[in-house]
Amino acid sequence: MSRYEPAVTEAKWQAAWEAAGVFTARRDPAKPKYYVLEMFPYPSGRIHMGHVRNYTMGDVVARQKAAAGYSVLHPMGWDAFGMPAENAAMERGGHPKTWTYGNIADMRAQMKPLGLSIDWSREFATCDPEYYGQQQAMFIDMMAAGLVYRKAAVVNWDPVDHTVLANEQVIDGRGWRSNALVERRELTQWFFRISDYSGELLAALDGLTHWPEKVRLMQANWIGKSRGLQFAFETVGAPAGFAALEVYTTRPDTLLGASFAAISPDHPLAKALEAGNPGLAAFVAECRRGGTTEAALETAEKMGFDTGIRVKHPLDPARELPVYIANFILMDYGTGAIFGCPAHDQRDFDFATKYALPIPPVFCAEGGDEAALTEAYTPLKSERVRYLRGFAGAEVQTGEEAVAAAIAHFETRGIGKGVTNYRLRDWGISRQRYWGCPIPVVHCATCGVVPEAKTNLPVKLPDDVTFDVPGNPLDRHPTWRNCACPKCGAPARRETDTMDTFVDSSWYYARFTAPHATTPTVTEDADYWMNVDQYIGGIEHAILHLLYSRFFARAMHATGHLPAKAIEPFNALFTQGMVTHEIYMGSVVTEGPSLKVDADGNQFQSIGVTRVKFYLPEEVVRIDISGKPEAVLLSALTDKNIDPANRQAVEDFWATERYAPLPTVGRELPILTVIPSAKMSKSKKNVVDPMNIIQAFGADTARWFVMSDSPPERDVEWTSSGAEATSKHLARVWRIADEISRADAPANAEDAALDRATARTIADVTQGIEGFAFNKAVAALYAFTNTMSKSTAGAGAKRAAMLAMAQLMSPMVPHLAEEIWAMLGGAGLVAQAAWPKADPALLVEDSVTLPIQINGKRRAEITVPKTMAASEVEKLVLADEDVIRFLAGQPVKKLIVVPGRIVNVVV
RNA sequence: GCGGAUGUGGCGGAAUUGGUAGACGCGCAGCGUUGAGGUCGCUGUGGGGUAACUCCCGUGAAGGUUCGAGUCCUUUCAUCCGCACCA
Repeated sequence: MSRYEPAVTEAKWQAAWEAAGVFTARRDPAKPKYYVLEMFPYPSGRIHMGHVRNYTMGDVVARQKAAAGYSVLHPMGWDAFGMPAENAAMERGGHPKTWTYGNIADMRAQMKPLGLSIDWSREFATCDPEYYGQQQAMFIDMMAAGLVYRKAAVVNWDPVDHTVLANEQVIDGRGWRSNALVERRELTQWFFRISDYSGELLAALDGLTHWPEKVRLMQANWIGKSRGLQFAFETVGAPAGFAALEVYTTRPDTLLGASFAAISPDHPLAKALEAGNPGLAAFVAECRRGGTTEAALETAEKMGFDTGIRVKHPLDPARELPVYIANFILMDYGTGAIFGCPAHDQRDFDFATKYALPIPPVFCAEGGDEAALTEAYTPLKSERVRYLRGFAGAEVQTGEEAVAAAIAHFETRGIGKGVTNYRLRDWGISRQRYWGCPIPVVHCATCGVVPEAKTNLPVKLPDDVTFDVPGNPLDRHPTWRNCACPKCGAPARRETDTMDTFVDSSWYYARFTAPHATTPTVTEDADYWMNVDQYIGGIEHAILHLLYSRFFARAMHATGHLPAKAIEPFNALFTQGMVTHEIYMGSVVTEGPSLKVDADGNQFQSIGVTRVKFYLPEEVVRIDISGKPEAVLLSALTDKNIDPANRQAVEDFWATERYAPLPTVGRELPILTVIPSAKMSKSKKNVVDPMNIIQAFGADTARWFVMSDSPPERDVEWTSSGAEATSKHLARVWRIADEISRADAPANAEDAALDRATARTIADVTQGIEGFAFNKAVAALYAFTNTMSKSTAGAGAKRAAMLAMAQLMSPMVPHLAEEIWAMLGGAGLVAQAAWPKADPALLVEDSVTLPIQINGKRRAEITVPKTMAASEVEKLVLADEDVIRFLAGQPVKKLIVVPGRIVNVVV
């Protein structure tokens, strides 16, 4: 009997698909279209298991939809701009372009053997001038549409390297290379007016019914709509031009609990005061130290500086509040100034405690009384509370009612107004870096800031650059910066900022519909293919990438590059989990056993000192000792001529070495610690290279494994034993098919049962795939394999069942499916066969087994016809022997019959 | 700090969405096949108790709602993701 050989078979079928052009997407007005897209990868150079899982999921969907009669678009490209290419150039020389395109070639070569149903003719990289040139054209259109502007914004400034740092390059407030303390510095930068769309982006979330609820919630919180009061404090002792201090608050009902006002260190008033007050200037400088991230600002120690200025309370002008500069007030939100109500905000409470400010409560629990607070009292806004210092609305009311009443009070008196605010800020796209899309703008002495002429696009990145000096090579390029003003022709200078790489990934889905066009999109293609029917990617993109893409689609529509139906570009979204793996932690001896002296002068025997070292899975031999995971070092076995495949010998080695003394200095300990289930990362060395798996077991094994067990939205643990088991299972399916192809048993009484099981499996697998529960589809196929293996049905029925199984497996393991399909004489390619349909008549069960609970515990069961009336079931239950015995004569209080499900007898 | 999620046997996980907890797989144990090992096939496998049973306990922890809770509510612990210049 022959064997199933993935290496031969997989290459054969990939060639067959290519020859038949099976995956080329075609605009076919006769068919419904289906556009499935996985988030495109950054070309790091190596694919990892997360990629395999992500793309296999998309492939399962794409292949199943193609079989179900859709015209499918399933493209692939590269998110190719970004910092790692520049870092590589800095570290080992060379050019970011060479590095990037080399990586793309490597990764494409690793992806092809997976047998994905991708239309490779549509491939592009965002660093192709043909792509970013079209992006520049859209930027110019967006400028014309008023969606782009410039303003000052803060960046992380490295004062030693004189460069702008990314947030990830700031470690504990210091630059990653220079180790200098980072400063927040203002630069004039380019922005997209995404905040003009805040309300719409929020409201439209309701229509995204096929998006995960959690993603919609995260986006809604990110956009952060709030209703509040804006009013001005009258200042006392402020410099000229600051007679009033505008503040915004979402809790105007707590205004009588205000004990101070505070402004951001970046507030114009703070800047005005800096010049004449060295102490204040030093404090503001202190506030500007450290990174720009919200997490850094929020977790920093809360600090304030009394400006000496006072403001008059708007409801009681006799009362004056001190004005502080406080490091936790954000200039970007509201007006950059607040009033503090320490009784009902923990941050304000801490601040008031620190600076000995009063903490008057505004309200207390509904039935409570005024009492001193030991922490801020912050009930939900929907909760009813009793106002001790209210000024609008009833004494007892909810926070929401009180806020509305307070706003109305201010508006009636004309001293403030209700304002809807959003947390969402405009999208800063300027990057002071080389490896990105140049912003197509020219600075002219007479014309000012002018967009480049479209005929001069693309504004290409110059190739002759070096990365030996920190900073932006474009900025110091001798000739690239000099150009002619597109308006007046006079000598001018190019903008040297490049675009945030999020811009690149905000429209690639649209470009795939016409990837080689000389305009950003082509109307007919966008009309046919948009929207993306199923988008698949990681949850880490839940906010930024997806929100920017939603904005960009709207901007593209506003500038005529997408139809109105595409302003929400992703009809359905699926967020998949990570692939995790055990970590193997070992030790290297750095110091041998010796006599030592402790702090009290006593001698003691040290057993030696070791340093932790992590090992790759392929450096390790993994065993289970009475169910517990253990591992030994492969090199330690080979040193002693122990065969790693001989389990007993490995176990003996483990048992003897386990308590052995430390080896000599510089050697590694042969026994390793196994840490279960951690995110794959290079530093922990727990990365599994998909290429090794494909070489050892074939692509189908890798594909089947990442689809089985874990629900796709959850993390999956990669285990070598699981991969082996998968490989064995696929070989078993092939063996069963092989036997069936040579069987000749006549039709018999078992055929009907197998037909029913086949129908059941078709229904379960189809439902599993369509509902993104690939693990359940796989489980149904496992169960069906057992059924097939045990069935004594005739050869005809078995052959039909196996052909259906090949089709049902084909989205997950397309190569094996083709092989079985061909072996059993299926017509054409399984990749082009119509998806099987279950005969509904075979799915109907005519009887059902009902469990019987007595007081909620299962005590018996009865089997009844499915259509039996509840009253009939009740009679049968009460007559059941087991039920009678359990009831032991007690009266039945209640009898609950859930048709088709369960019966509960309550006594 | 803020926002979002997750937690079920030795392990990955299932549970028709409030209705028999542990499907399916790994691992482990026994039997068979094989010259041995592996492969392959069959059977068993949450914990505890019992001569036996239709017994008791059990879904991170603690409370609650319900005839009935892994599923809903409250509190709490742990882990993961995001926080606007990583992609």
